[in-house]
Amino acid sequence: MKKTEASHRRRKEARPGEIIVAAFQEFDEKGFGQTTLANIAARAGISRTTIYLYFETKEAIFEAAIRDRIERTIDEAAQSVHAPHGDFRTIFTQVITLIYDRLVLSDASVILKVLIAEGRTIPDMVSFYRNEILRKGERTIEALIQRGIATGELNQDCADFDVRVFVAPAIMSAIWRRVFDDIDPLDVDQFKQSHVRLVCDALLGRHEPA
Amino acid sequence: MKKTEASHRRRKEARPGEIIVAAFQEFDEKGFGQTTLANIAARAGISRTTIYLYFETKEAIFEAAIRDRIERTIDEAAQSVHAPHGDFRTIFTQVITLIYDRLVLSDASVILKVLIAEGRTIPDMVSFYRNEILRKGERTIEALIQRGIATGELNQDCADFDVRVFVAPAIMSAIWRRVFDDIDPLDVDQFKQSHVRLVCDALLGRHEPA
DNA sequence: TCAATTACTGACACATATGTCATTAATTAT
DNA sequence: ATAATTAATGACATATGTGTCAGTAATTGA
Repeated sequence: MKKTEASHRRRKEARPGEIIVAAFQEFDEKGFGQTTLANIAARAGISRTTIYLYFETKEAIFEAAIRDRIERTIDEAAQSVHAPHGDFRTIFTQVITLIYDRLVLSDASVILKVLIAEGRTIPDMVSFYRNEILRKGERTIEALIQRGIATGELNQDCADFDVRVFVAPAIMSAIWRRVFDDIDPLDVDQFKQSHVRLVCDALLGRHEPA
Repeated sequence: MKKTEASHRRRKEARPGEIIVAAFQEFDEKGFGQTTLANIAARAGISRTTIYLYFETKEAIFEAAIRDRIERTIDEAAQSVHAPHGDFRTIFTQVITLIYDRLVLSDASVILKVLIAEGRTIPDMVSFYRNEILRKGERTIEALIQRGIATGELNQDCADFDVRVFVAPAIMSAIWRRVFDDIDPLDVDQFKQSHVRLVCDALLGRHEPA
């Protein structure tokens, strides 16, 4: 009467994805160094050695997990970006909201966490993340500033800022949630409002021109 | 003619400090999980088993290293804080400069890095850091804002901000330097200027009142 | 100078993780 | 049905790290 054990099924196509998901969760909880293939296998519900059928090494899994997540984030972000219209504050709020949704509030921040932790040992991944994710975010903000200057909403000297200060609170809150949230939860929505207000007040002036 | 091997000397008092320094460097390079007692011992120029004479476990070393560094940072910071006088921008610049000197430009940011990486496994250290370091920074900024409101330099609604946004760029740059500096060095001084200007412009208004 | 003390070390036993390989068993084709 | 294939596994060999302990050697005191 007993059916075949589900755990012994052969599912060649599904395995890599399952392994990546399991690995991602393990990396989140334990970090790269502390994660073992046995942990990943147990979580994925397969034997440890099965992993070797799909990945060469632990590093390869890590790389695949990161690439997978990064690509997903980029795709999702690409879908969300509309042709921007509206004043600076409106568009900036949209962009920042996107960042909070895709980074701070999602588990994509695990990537950031792991890169911070193990960056020295995986410089290629660090470069990849810096170029594919962070750089794109910076470019978006830069373009937004330029647009604001062009329309006259922003003063010329707004271009003098290092654009990273405009995103820094989002980065910090992403990390905060991963590190301190258990002992001191962050109200993300309220923090985001402070963030937007800080930047807009600084760039537009406190008493907005008519 | 040959003197006694320096590596075999008995120096009970100096050892713990040497071990802590060596461990700190290893944690920086490899993270907590990847650091082995053998690595620490080699760097400290002693035998691995000697470590057991002074520390119970690797965690104990880490804790000692963190406490040591945190206490040093607090002491140094306490010395540097003078009775504040001057306008908001002046004092704020002083405080931010202190943070950059003690966190961003020093190797104290290694602590932050390790906490981000291994926080889940050492919640006590996370609480300690959050309460002893971060909280104190927040209090300082809060007091500064209140003072500004009292003197009339700042508008009442400046108190509505989550104070962490005022420090976020410093936190981000501390991490940046640990992760991305090899491929994309950060000009800390320039970034700090952007930071100060962002906050002051937002709080004081762009066109400063006389 | 020689014994007592103890910081320090190397060798050992144990534990855990990695990677390989022959075997088992689910699937597919004939 | 039954053979061929190949996904999946358990057992094995290797490597690395931890912690203990008896012995060594530097220091101290009589």
